[in-house]
Amino acid sequence: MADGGETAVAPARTEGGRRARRPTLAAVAARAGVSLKTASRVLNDEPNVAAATRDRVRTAAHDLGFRRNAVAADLARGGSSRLVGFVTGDLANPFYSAIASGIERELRGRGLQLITASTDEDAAREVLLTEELSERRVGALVVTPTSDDHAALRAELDAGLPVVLIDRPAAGVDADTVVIDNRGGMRAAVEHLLASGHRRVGLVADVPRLWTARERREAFVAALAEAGVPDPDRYVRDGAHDADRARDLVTELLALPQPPTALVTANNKITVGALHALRERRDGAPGAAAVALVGFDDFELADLLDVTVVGYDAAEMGRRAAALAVARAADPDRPAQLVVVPTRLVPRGSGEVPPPAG
Amino acid sequence: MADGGETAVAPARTEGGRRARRPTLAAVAARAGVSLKTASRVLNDEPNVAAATRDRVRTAAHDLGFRRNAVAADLARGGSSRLVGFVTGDLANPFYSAIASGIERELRGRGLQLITASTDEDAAREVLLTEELSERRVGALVVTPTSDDHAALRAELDAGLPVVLIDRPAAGVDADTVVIDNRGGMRAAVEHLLASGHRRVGLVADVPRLWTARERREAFVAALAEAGVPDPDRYVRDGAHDADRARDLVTELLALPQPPTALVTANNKITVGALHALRERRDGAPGAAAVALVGFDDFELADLLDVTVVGYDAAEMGRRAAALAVARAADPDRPAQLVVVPTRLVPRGSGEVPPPAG
DNA sequence: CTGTTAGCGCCTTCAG
DNA sequence: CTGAAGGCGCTAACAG
Repeated sequence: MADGGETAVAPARTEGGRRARRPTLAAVAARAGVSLKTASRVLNDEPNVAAATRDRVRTAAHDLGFRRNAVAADLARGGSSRLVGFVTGDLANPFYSAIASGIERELRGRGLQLITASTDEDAAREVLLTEELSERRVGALVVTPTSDDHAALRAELDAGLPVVLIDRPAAGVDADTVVIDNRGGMRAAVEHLLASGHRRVGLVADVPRLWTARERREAFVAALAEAGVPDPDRYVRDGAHDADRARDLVTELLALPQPPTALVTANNKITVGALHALRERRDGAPGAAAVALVGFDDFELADLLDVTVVGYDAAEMGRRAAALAVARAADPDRPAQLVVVPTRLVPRGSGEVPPPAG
Repeated sequence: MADGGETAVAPARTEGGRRARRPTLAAVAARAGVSLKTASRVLNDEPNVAAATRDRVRTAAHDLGFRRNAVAADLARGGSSRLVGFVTGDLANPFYSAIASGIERELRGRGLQLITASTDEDAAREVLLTEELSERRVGALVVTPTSDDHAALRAELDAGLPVVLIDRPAAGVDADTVVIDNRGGMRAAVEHLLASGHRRVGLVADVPRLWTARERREAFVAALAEAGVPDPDRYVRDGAHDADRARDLVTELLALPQPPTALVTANNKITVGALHALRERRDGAPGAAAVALVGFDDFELADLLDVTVVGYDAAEMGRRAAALAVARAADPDRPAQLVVVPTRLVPRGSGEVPPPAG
């Protein structure tokens, strides 16, 4: 495990319980009585080796418990390691882990491995992790950019590292990008509520620092404005970066003298917070009128909770991103592509609640 | 990204848009007019370098856009890469991604990075991925073993690679292990239902190939038997490896002439399946008696759905596993440890439903 | 079919 | 405080 910076952990005991040194290719070659290169050829399934020699090398490798050192091989080959890095907000968020799962699936069979790192949506960590992965010579980098300063990403791109942006584009960075149809999805959500007769529609959104939050917010306001709703951002609330904050904002909105009759929640965490708020409200005031709700992002059990959502395929985003990364590695000169993953409205009940009469 | 086995993707174009070659330490040293070693010292923050020299090297590195090659550094240092591998069932399952998140958090600050690989609970893939990570010279391996054949793991342990088993021990493998208190948790679930007066209690469990499934099943039967319930495995159903199968099994159980009045679902996926089955049943026969339910594994929104569960801290499991891995790397001779993460019963309503009179 | 000669990029002795 | 030589384990040319 080597030493950890200041922690200084010994890589292997020098005396006593010394970690067994792994046999090298040279050892295998010696045991088989062949040259290094021949052993290498056999172990890499290259042609032009006599069957008998092949067997001898294989046996020697097996007897020694040989395991090739991919680090050394990558270095010798001069290119990058067969790793693809994924720098993301928080692996514990199902949205991100679904993407990771999609990337990993696409990488398989290409002999590539995924290496993930969580930023906790911290811009400084994002830069740090980007650099660390770059130092590890990953073959490509998939990033959900958090910060607004994309100098680090641009540096990597300039150095020839394929970088794919996912979920959010980066201003001034001309890279392959995979996003979902935020505006279309939000428009569908709003129109769905308007069609049910709602006019006082609220939005609870994430911090405006995030591009997706801004997109969704703008689309929300535009859709209401186009429908002729006056003062369309009257019920818009920003800054819900976690479920608790979202819950509070929803509670605030509903406590207004003239509260909204319908809500759109701009991502999965916010939807969860809103559901808690609605639950508390129902418990506290059983007579209160039901509030319509459409959530952005589908989530497990949304069907059991009858929550209408704007859904899309997160794993598909990952797959597309990985495919873009591989394509760019093969051809660094191709123009940057933008992939827009479609959304679809999934009515399940909560979005079909009509506004109270009057 | 290098070529992908049979896919043969060129690592970098030779002509035309050739990928810019990254500057090496030698280039930095040359530009700064110092030797390689001095440059190395500066970039590794080693002492004994004149301040002026230090600055000159730093400037040169910056100007060149130098980024150290961690692959080469690891090789030269001779030890392992600063990577920790995590071989797991399915990253898209929140249980596994919570563990991954915990591992990653513990690794941070030690200068270690997480590299994850999903087996899809496929034994062959598990061996393959274990070997691949070993070839990459990870400093340690955290594994949720799927297969019953642990020869591959034992080989790694013998080679001196710290291996930590998580969620399930491996028969005949003397390695550090982190598990949850399966038996205690299951006992608590059963006793909770018995205390509410249930006697006909069912269990829907995963495939018996999995150790956790067997543990939970045995504890379930034992708890019922101890309470004097005759024929305690009468309502036990195995093989629910996904939510759909679980739903079918629950539906079957409830269609019995004398159905169980309470159910225990042995993991999060099964609980979801059961909730769907119960939902369908309620929709189909509104008069049907409610069935009590306790689920093993907590899950998001369980509170909104009023589901009583046996919970525990999955991220903590990851943290503990990572800590064990680091400790063993530091001292290969310490005895293998078993960490048992406690469970706790979280009553939320579904487990407190009394049996129908009679 | 097989072996030899050079490195990949960096770090680790050990001398200045 | 600084540098020169050697090697980590493997692969890429070239010869034979």
